[in-house]
Amino acid sequence: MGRPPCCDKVGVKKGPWTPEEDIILVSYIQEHGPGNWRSVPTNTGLLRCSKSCRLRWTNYLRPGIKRGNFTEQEEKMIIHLQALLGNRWAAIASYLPQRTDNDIKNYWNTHLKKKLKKHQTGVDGENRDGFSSPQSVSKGQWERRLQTDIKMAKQALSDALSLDKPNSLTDSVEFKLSHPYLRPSQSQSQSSTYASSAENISRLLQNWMKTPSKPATTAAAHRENSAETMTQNSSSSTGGGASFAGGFDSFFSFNSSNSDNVSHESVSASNTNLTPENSVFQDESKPDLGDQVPLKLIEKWLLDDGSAQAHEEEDLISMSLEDSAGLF
DNA sequence: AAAAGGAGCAACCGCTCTAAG
DNA sequence: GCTTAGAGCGGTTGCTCCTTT
Repeated sequence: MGRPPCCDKVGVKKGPWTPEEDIILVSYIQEHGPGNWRSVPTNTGLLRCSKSCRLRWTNYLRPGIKRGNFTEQEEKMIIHLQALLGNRWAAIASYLPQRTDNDIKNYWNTHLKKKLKKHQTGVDGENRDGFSSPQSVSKGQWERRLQTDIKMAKQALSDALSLDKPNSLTDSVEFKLSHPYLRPSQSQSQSSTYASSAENISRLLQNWMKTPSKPATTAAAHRENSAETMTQNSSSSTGGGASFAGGFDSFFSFNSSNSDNVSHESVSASNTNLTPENSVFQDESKPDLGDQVPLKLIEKWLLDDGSAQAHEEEDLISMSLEDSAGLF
């Protein structure tokens, strides 16, 4: 009964992944698609735990991941969402399709927390860098706003869960369009995106082999390069044009025909073109949206903000918080 | 120039929930 | 219905690089 035992802990390698391991993993996934992680170490010969493989793929090797250089708008978005959702990084990450929860979490802990703290202890009133945060209001006010947001979230949840509602949350066109994961899939671009990542890792290894000294540091450096190159290639190879790096343009302009860029995780119902490459993405798991409580409200809120961002950059957070406070 | 401390980040740990057998 | 692996998630650790002294 039950499933066979998981990967035995004996002889499992830990620590940073080498480019070779990355290549092996990517090659395997390219052939078999993600999922069935338990079989990955066995079939690939990787001395890694299945969980480690999954994590490596999810956080770093998966195509379409953007690394480093968070834009100011991304920062705002994260702060915004963090204020509302708390440390639910996966939920936050679902609104930043090219960012992983781990990345966002790290960025929050290393940059944004400090930034907020700095602002908190800094000048009162509005911030010049468009970085509105709790410090812009008194602590009491901020807490009240937070409470309000929580109330909103709860209200949205009960609304969403209401069976009497004619159309469920996830059925709403608005939701599907606005949520990156639910946009229509673009199989071809996905395929090419994936291929590009494999190619880049391959290139990566070639470079690495040219300079075999200092394996550890080189590997780390290559990881960086890999990620960057992969990102570049994936954005270019998808032909999406609207790069995420350009702000939230692509994110918010979901009606654009260019919305194919990062939708490799889309929950497409289409089962056509189920080549291994395509299945890589169609099978790929994605954050569970079901438990993202205030989705509809947040979607609207964020989208409103998104358009607001397009017009004016500053004081977004406090604005929306003001607005939301006004609802109650 | 070297040591110390801090920052940044990749990876791991441990927990929970879900689904397979 | 029970057991256990898979998967997801948030918190934490530890390594590497950079900056400061």
